[in-house]
This record gives sequence, C-alpha cells and structure tokens, in this order.
Amino acid sequence: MNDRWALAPTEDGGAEVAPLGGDGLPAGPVRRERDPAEAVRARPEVARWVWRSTAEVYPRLLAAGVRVERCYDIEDAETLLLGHEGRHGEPRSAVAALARLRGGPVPPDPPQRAAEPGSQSSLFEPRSVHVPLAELVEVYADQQRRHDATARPDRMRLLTAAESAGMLVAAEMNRAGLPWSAETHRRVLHELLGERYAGGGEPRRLAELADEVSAAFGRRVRPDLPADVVKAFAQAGIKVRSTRRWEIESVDHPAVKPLVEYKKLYRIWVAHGWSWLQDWVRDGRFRPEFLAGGTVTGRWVTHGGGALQIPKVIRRAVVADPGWRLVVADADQMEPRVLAAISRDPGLMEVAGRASDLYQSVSDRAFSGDRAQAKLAVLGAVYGQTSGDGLKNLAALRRRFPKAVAYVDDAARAGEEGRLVRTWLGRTCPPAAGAGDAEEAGIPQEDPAAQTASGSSSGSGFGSGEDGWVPGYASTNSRARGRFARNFVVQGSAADWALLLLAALRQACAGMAAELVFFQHDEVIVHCPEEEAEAVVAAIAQASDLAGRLTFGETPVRFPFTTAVVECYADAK
DNA sequence: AGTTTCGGCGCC
DNA sequence: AAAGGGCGCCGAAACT
Repeated sequence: MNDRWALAPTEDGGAEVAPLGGDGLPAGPVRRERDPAEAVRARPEVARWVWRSTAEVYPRLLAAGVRVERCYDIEDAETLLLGHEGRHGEPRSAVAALARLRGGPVPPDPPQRAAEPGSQSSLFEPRSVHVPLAELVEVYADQQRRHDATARPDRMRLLTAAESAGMLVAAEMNRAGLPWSAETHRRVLHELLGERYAGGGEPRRLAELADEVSAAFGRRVRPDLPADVVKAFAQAGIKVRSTRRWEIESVDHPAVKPLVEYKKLYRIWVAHGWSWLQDWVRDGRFRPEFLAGGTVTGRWVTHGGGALQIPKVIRRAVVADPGWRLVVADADQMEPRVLAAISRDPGLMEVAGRASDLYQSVSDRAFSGDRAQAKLAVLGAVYGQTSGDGLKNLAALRRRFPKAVAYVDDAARAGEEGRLVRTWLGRTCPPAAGAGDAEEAGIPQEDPAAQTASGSSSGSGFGSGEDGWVPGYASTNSRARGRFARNFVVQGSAADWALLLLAALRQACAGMAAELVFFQHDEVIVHCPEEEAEAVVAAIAQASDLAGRLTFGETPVRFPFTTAVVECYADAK
C-alpha cells in the first residue's frame, strides 16, 4: 500500500512525485506533474505527503482549493532531530542536511525576511528552494533512521508528525484569517481615545492625560518618554528606577494616576490603533501569519499585528460573520495538568483527574484552602521563583506533591549543568538557552570582549564570574539556564499536547464548514455556522481526550476546556 | 540614513 | 510583597 508519497515542486511550476517504501526511499518511479495541486488532487488515497517545507507548498495547494490530511515537513523534522541530537546550531535546510549526508560543505541557512503588513504570501519563504525529489528522499530516509536511533522513537515520530500537522493548521488559519469588524474596532478606539487630530498626532484623550501629567509635575513632561518621567519624579524628590507600572503605582504623587492611564491607552494607540487597523485588516479579516513551533519551547509565534497579544478591550472587534458563531475554547489550568502528566506524581494526577478547579483542589490538600497561595506556589515551581511568598509555599507543595516538584527541580539542575532537557515528546532545549548570552547560545560574536559585561554576576559576592567557579554557588547565567529548563519541560510539553489537540480538532472539523481561525497556546477559536456550533463544542472535548492519551499515554489526567459559543470574542468569559 | 538595542507592556 | 518562563510590537535612543 502506497500510503506515503513525496512531492517536490520544480522550477517550472510543476512537481515531482513518487510513492515511498518502508525505508523512506522511492518504491516506484518518479513522475512529473504539471502542477503540485493537480498532483495531490489526482491521488486522494495518499495518507501522508512528504515534502521539504509546508510553508512553501501548502499555501499554494490551499489557494488551488486542495487540502491534505497529513504531511511530513522534512525541514521541520530536521530541526527537531538536530535538537534531539544536541546539534542545535547546525543548518537545518534540506540542502544542508543532504550535504551532511554526502560529506560535502554544509551551506548556512538563508536569512529570514521580516514581516510586512498586508502580505498574503508566506513571509518566511520568500523564494522556493528547488531540491530534486531524489535528493529530498535521501534526507527523508536518513531521518527515519535517526528517529529510530532516539531513546523514544515512538514519541519522536509523534512529535515530528504532530508539528507537521500543526503546520497544516497554521497554513489553513493563515488563509482563513480571524473575522474582524473594523467598524467595531473604530468605535472602541473612539470610546477609549477620543477624536483623532489631523496630522497623526495623539488623539484627544491622550493629549488631555499628557496635560494632566504635566500639570501635576508643574512643567512640560512627555509621559511616553521614560527618561523624561524619571527625571520629573526626581525633581519632585522621588527616586524611581524605571517607569514600570508596578513601580510607579507605589509612588504617592498626583501625576501617577494620569500617567498610568496614559501608558495604558498609549499602548492601545500605538499597538492596536487606527494604523494597525489600516495595516492588518482587509475584507473583514485580520490575517497574521501563524508559525507552528516558532519558539524553542514549541509554542507558536505569529508575525504581523501582534496576534498573540490582542488586548482584552480590542477583542470586541472579533465578530463572527452573520449566521456564524465563534466557538472559543480555553484549556483550564493547562500547565499544572501537564506537570501532573509528565511527572506522574500520584497526588497531582489525582487532582488533575477532575474537571473541577485544580488550584482549589491543590489548595485543599496543601494550603488549608487558600487558592491564591496554591496557584502562586504551582506557578512559582514551574517558573522557578527565587524569592518571596513563592518559596515559602513551594515547601508545602513539595511535601504533598514530591514527584511533581522533583521533576522540575531535576530539569532545573540539568539546565544549570548544561545538560540537554527534553519535553515529553522529545523536543530538546538548547543547553545554553536562558542564559541571555549570545556566546553561550552558540551564536558567534565578532568581539570577544563584548560578552564580559553580561558574563558577570550580580549575585552573592562569592561567585561572580564564570559558571562553577566557586563550588556550590551557581552563577547568574547558570541559574537563568536552570529557570529556563525548569519552565521548558512544562511549557514545551504543553506545546506538544496542544499540537495533538489541534491535529485532532482539525480532523474532527474536516467534514464541516467550521474553520480554525485562532490559536494562542492553550486557547483555540473555531468559526462556524450557528448550526454546527454544538458539534464543534463536542469535537473540542473529544479532541482534548484524544490528545491527552496520544501525548502522555494512559493517565488519570484530564484536560477540560471552558468553551463558549459567542458572536463576539470579548463575550467569551 | 539605516540598523540594532532598549524600555515598556500586551498576551499566555 | 516582589520580580520568575515564553513571545511580539512600538517608538525612542543608541549605534554604525
């Protein structure tokens, strides 16, 4: 049965295709087709298409009205496999992978291009790289062997398959766009910011607040310039180190209130104001570019329009088409549930086996009913909190859920010692990540002296300088790596699970008009006709169960969602 | 003049 | 009360 086929676009706009055997090599002749879309359309029996880059091929297929069920993205798999092998810095292109196989000089990866407003094409595949099918499948076959060589081949296969599925979802979401009412957006902006003045200057409300700030200081102050604000406070006899809100709010001065309000509205104005609307919304859709696996941890990133940072107030503008609905689904307490699943801590798994409020349950067991403390402790353990209430609460957490805390502690230690750390499915953290030091992260530096400043420690007074210089005193950099690795195993395993969730949900929606239109770490939005909404809600619950089992195996852990069927995103919770 | 970094803050 | 993970984006500041 020829269930896997390879596809390679050719320079003349055609495609080469071939069936693949169990070894990953062609099991039949390479055929030339006039058009990639035709090549796929003509072979509905193919279960998985193997190609160099989903971002290169799939948008074109979608534009021709062709969807595929599954794919395998060779360059994405190369990235994941190189990481697993502890070779993060090496070029990841198919051409580079082939050169490594054949022992030739390995070309560096092409530089990426920045996002541009309004662009419909894939921003990160500015041009096609034509790798002949015969060479492509050499790389693919080698990758199959490298999967087998990992400690958990089953999980690694699942990871590369899941991320390829994520790339299909991303391409489909990029094509669909997020339904966006420019009219509502403008109304919200007017309510918050007031009238715009000609010439593109500050809108009325911001100008008023700036005047209030100036009046409070007794001189002209520009609230959008941190240096100016710090100086103004100093002249008023108040020392502030920065103009961050948490620091400013603790100051007793009449300028604080209008200043904080100004900063909040200024943010809306510059990041999601009228010019944003102009740049990113066309024909009732906001079209950011979603990129699956764009971060070290496997979380997605977007390019353009700050799609993963849409302020709550602006979500009023996300409005379903007439007769359609938005199904907004948010995973409840995803991170502690993932921690339960990966650590197999019996107590935490039991707590995470219920759909009820997890933090309340943790609190009942370990914090005599104080939910806020329990939540702080859990998040502190996951993020590596180093001081404050989090530390005190961590002790209680450790007593009740020792395996869970030990799991993240082990990851932190591995990170500090520069060892590899992996997610549940095998995505691997670069050993020097989290240090904030380009040299250690494997990025060559022109000037060796440039790293000295960031290499010093602000710590104990004993161990300033290089890692491990004074036994028992970890440097600032190694502690940062520890915190990164601690968070990585949880955030990254959550990203593993989320990919499987999206893949399952996409599958479940395949026969419907429903479209996935948004994804943000633990939250998904499906746009669908009103009459499909209930089926979509059910599909989300089923996809969650399936994703939990596929990712983590059989555990008691559940991944409940809070789901809302709404016409407007802002009305969901 | 163009490019990179910084400060701040939005989201999870 | 105090400051701990991941991102993107903007204007200003700092640089080449």
